[in-house]
Amino acid sequence: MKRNTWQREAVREALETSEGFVSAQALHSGLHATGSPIGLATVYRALADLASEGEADSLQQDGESIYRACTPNTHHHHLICRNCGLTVEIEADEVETWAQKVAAQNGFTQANHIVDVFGLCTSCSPG
Amino acid sequence: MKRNTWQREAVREALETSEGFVSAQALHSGLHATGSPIGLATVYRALADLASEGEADSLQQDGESIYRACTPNTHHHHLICRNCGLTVEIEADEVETWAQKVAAQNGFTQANHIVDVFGLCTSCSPG
DNA sequence: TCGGTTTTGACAATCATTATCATTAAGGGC
DNA sequence: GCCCTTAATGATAATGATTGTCAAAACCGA
Repeated sequence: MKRNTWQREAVREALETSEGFVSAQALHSGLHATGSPIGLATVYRALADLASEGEADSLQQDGESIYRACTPNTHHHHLICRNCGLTVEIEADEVETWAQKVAAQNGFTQANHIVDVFGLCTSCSPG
Repeated sequence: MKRNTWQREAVREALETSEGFVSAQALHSGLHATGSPIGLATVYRALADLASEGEADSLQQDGESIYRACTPNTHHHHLICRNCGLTVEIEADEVETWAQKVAAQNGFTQANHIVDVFGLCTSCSPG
């Protein structure tokens, strides 16, 4: 049975009050800064749980996983600058339905997808 | 000045002949399997160079960076079975135009994209 | 309150990636 | 072709995020 602990709540709350994406390490230091004695491994576990329960989105950047609180209908993708790493969140309803359609047409089930667009942002574009 | 080495060529070629995304580690083992004595660090460097020159796309999954050759005339996407690895190439004109549109709307230039759909193929689907 | 079970947390282990640095070799100039 | 300068290589150590371990602590139904 799943139990409720103050640690899990602390992580959930810290995630919800964070702006944008946060790494597990950052969340852990943040919690420590407020005096919470929560352990690092626990933060990792709590974030993984939240993500698998659909309460958080995760993506990986620069070799670390970053998380964000997720209200069930905020699935989106990213537009990433190849040069400076600037990341813009993009809506992709068109692509969502397309992905499901293509999967279904080929008899695939339980489809998810990777959709990321790379380019050069305004500042990094030549000319 | 930038020099051409057989190592760089080996990595480029290995990447181009790979289906879908490959990790640096996988590419390195693959090269070793064919008898190439190329070093791991060199594979990492070559991949990073290719990516920064726009000859390869990279994304991060499960804590590792994976790469794919990115040349305009072999552009296509994949529908990949998570269980058995079956790969189906898919047309994605809709997505091509969508990606260009989104990039342009955000001031990004030289856009390319990564679009791959993962799921369970007919044989591997439950029920 | 009690007891079985889950969760925690300190620390060790793992694994991809990057840094180090002596050695090798590319490529321009002769 | 032969030097020479210097970038590239590769063996290995270092780094840093994440996961595994396991005894101790906490949760919660009875």
